[in-house]
Formats: sequence, C-alpha cells, structure tokens
Amino acid sequence: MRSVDDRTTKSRIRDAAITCIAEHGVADTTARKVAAEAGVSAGLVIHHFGSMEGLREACDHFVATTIRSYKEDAIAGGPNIDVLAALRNADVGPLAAYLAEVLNEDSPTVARLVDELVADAEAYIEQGVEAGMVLPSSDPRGRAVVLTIWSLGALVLHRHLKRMLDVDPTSPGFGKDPSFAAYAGPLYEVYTDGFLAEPFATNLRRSIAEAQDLAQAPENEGTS
Amino acid sequence: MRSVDDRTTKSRIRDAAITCIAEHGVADTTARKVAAEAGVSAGLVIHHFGSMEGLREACDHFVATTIRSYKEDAIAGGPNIDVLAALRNADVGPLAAYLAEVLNEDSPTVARLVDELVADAEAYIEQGVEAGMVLPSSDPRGRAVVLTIWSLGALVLHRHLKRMLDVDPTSPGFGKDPSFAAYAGPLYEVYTDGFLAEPFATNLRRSIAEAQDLAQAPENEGTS
DNA sequence: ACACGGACTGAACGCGCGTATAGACTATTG
DNA sequence: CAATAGTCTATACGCGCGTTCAGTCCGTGT
Repeated sequence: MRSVDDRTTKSRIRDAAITCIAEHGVADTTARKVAAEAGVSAGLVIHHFGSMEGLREACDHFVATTIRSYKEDAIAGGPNIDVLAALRNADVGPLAAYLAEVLNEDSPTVARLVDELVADAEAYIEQGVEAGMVLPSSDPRGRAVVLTIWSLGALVLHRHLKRMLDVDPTSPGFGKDPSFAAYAGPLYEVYTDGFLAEPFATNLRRSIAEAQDLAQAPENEGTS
Repeated sequence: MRSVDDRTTKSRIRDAAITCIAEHGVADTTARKVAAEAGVSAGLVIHHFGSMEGLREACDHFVATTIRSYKEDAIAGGPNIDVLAALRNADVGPLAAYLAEVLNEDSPTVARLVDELVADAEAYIEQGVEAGMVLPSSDPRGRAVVLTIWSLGALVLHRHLKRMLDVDPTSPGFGKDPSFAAYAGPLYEVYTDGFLAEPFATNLRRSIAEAQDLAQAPENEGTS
C-alpha cells in the first residue's frame, strides 16, 4: 500500500518543512509544526537532520538543486531570455514561495543559487544579443544582476503585488495564469521601449557616468 | 544637561527598536534587546507600548510618517522622476534598512505606505510624461506599480546587491555614494533604451496582449 | 506636608522553543 | 532464533521569550 505515499519519511519531513516555510515563513516554522505536517514526532525531525539548522540547509540544498534541474530543462528547450520564466512556466509547487521567504535570510546555499541565476541570465542575455533579440549593454554583468534582482524582488514582494495588481508571482503556474499580464504588460513595455525620453535620458546617464568616473579616480590618491 | 539626549524615553525605546530591527531583523528583535539598546528595563518597553506588537506598530507608524515628510520635501523641491530617489539622497539613517526588513511582514501600515509610494510614483511619472521626460504608457498605474516594486525589491535584496555589485541600497546616503553607479548605470540603461530589440520585442508584447484578452473574455462563460 | 500618579526596576510567571534521551517497535542479518 | 541496526515516539530538560506585578522613586498639585 505504498501508493499513498512512497517517499522516504526523511524526504516527507523535508517537504513538510519546505511547505511550512513557504506558507508561514522561516521564523514561524518550528520543529513541532513541521513534525505535525509530516505526521511524525518532533524528535524524528532532529533524528534525521541533526538540528533545525540542518533541516534548513537540507531544504535550501534541495530547492537549489531542483531549480537547477528546471534550468537545465529550460536550456535544453532552446534559448530563452528570462531564466526565471522557466520556473514560472514549470510546476514548481511551493518552491517559488519558499524562495521568496528565504531570499532575505543569509544562507550561503541560497546566495550561491542567486549567483548562478545571475550567471545564467548573463549568458542567456549574451545569446539574445547575438541573436539580435536583445540590445547590447555597456555593462552586461551589471545589467544581468539588475534584471535578476528585479525578478527576484517581485517574487519577494509578492504580497504587495497581489494586493496592488491581484497577481501572485509565487503561485504555481504563475506564467500560465492570464492575470500574469497585469505584471508582464508594464514589464515588457519598459523592457521594449524603455521608460525615459530623450534628451532627458541621455543627460541623466551622462551624470551617472561622471559619478562612475569619480568613483574610480580617487583610488590613486593618498589618505589625506 | 539635556544636550546629551533630550528625547523622551518612549521615543528612545522606539528608536532603539527601529535600529534593532534594521540591523538584526524583526524575528531577532526581542523586548530585552530593545531595552538593553535603549538602556532601560524590559518591563518599561511594555509599560510604554502595551506589547511588542504595539511597539512594532509604533515603529511602522513613525517610519511611515517620517518617509512621508521626506516625500513632501522632495515634492517642494520640484518634480522628480523617482520618489525613492528622495529617500536615497536624504539622510534617513536606519529607515531604509528598517523598511527593507519589514517589507515582507504583512503590516497594514507598511502596506499603506507602499500604496502611497505607488500613487506618488504614478503622479510623478505623469508629470514626467507631460514634461516630455518620460514615455507615455498604455498602463500608467501598472507601470508605476512595477517600477516601485523593482525599487523596493532592490532594497529588500540589499544583501545580494552588496555581494554581487558591492552596492548597498540601505546604507545612509546611498544616492551620494559614487559606487551607486554600479547599480544605477544598468538601471538607467534599461530605463533609457529598453532591453529587448525589435522586432522580437513587439512580437513578445503581442502575445502578452493576447493573453490579457483571454484573461478578460472567459468571465462571461458558465462553470463548465 | 502630604497625597497622588506616572516612570521605572527586578523578580517572577507560563509558554513554546530546540534538543537530548530512554525505550519500543521492526526489519535485516548471521 | 538471537543479535543488531535503524526508525520512531514520549517525555523531559533548559532556555529565552512576552508579559505581569509588586514596589521604589520622584515631580507636581493642593
């Protein structure tokens, strides 16, 4: 009768923890709640993971690994501008909501995942530039960072997006939901046309560039 | 000798709480830690604010009010595209870091503040459109929401920005720091030129628009 | 002078937390 | 069949939490 649930107890506990964190946040996820969700005792949680910190690491690692595999599927499926779009279209269950909750904790595992997302985004964008789908940039890596941060930021602030646009980027199948357009519409508008008009935009960017020069020049100076 | 600290004890406790939350997050901010920071006993914290929840509300309210007054200063100083730029340029102390920490908690006070930031952004952007500095949009409110969320998202994910670009949007005087350009450069690049090239961009947006039509049409259908 | 009320402290309360431990049950192995 | 190893529960421990409370101090009004 393993058809009901053929997963290991250990993995059921881990999944229960991911669900619990995704729904109620890291701070409100206790060993006893996870145990109840998984239908086991609290002691067993520690028995399998050593400590709550160990459980968190296991969850982070599992989520990061799962997201990596989705990314690879997306790579195999052909070039794509937005790495995160693959996650939106795939049925990731509570993974997006989990990510949204742990993105502000400082976990090395999650930090590494974000670094990888940026690196992938940079590579994808470079492919897009070569294919003529994306404009070239004077700072490809910086642009990849900024675009990824914006994507993840929208994920983290999902409650505000839900309230203001009635769109929830953490919900499974977010990319398929037609209401997705309420967020994607303005997004692609900016991505296509930009946002600032000439000549104001050029003037603004010139002053930014000057500030950047200032930031590099003083490095050669002494302490006085 | 009130020159050392002429503030009320109650406001000192509130400020200590804001500092504590800004530095260590909501979950790690306890009554005893706040009391120690303010140099008082834990009991006094509850005496003045009723409960820790009351203290949180007082902090949210104070931060929201302060940010509102900075906004009004910015309005008085003339039109500005980015409402949040006023906060970046002003010396807000730990307020930005506080905001970054509470943006994921669901506090009605913070939610209202975000709503106001969006409304202000929409008004500012409209002024920018009329002044010819900003491109018009087919969805002005949606665009204001998305741009504000991106701004706030960068604030929330400041640890990742710090790690990847060595830029910290929560640090006081962030807008003055020359290293700010590492973030602002790519940002204004996208804001000026956009990101996607034609004709790919137009095709993409057409499919978004179709999805939007689909989202509205089925409302007239029955349950089957 | 004296009563009063707010500011403030220090000790104490109950609670839920992470975790340790002892033991029961079960499957595996020789 | 007996021994072993792993899974799992129930109970308990210590800790830090938010909060309460009794009591002290002190400025003010009468």
